[in-house]
Amino acid sequence: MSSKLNLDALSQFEWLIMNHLWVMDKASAREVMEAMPDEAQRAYTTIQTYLERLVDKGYVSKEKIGMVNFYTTQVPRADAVHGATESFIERVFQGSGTNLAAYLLQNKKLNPADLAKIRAILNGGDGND
Amino acid sequence: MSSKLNLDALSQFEWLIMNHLWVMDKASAREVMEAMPDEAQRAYTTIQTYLERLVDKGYVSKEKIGMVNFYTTQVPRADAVHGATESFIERVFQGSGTNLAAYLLQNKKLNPADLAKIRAILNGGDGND
DNA sequence: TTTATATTACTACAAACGTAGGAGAGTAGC
DNA sequence: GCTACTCTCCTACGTTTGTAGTAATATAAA
Repeated sequence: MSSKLNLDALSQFEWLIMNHLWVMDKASAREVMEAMPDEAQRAYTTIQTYLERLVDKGYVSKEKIGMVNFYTTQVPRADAVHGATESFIERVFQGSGTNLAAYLLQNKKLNPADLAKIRAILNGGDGND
Repeated sequence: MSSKLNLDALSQFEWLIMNHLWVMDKASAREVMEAMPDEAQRAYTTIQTYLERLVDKGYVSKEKIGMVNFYTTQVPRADAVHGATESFIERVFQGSGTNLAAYLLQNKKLNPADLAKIRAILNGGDGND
């Protein structure tokens, strides 16, 4: 796997931004801003600030085209998800992923389709549908 | 001065403290300090500060016995786990608990016992073994 | 060309978080 | 009674997070 920089964890709002960048791949501050859901609407410059901070943290690169900066993720979503999940499990579920899985199965309402998906993973081994 | 601030989420280190309080139920700062694992060793007053902040946040109550304060959780662990998990799923797994469950099943190495537990939950409905 | 608009770069600031020192008050020995 | 220790209470301080304003600049419209 690719080398790991000293990546600090993403904060709450940084996740919101990154979630959009991962799907948009190369977006301007304005584009990110407009993609944010209502509850996450912030001032234009707030979005800019976050984008810059993400660049500083190494999560994102920026490229200036004309007078506009475009931002692109530098860290695969899977890596960030992995890191965040590990740390979450450590803190909240005593380091046991099985505990978390059990908790989810018992506490989240799963519809038949979800259950089928889960069963497929359990039986098939990789769960790609 | 038992004024109630709004219950914000627990921070990283606050979780460490709470995890001990939930099992110790009524502990002094010194006791909490000594229960902390090596990586989480901090100055005695740091532990005190966290305990006081948790009191301010309403997560913990304190009772003075003699000259020593004893702290007790005021929020059930299940509630904190629930809140933290919901927020985590929202941020990292697009609000889908099923996504997280699927991720866990695919990415964590589950031993036969774990798998059996999961299957029991899936089949039995409540999963208490 | 003047004006309105969009964008960057820089600066700011409060709250939360992580971390801890110091003053002062009990208490246990000597 | 003095000393050593311990605990509480109060204060502090750097960093990160959340949030955004402003000055300067480029550009598009009129």
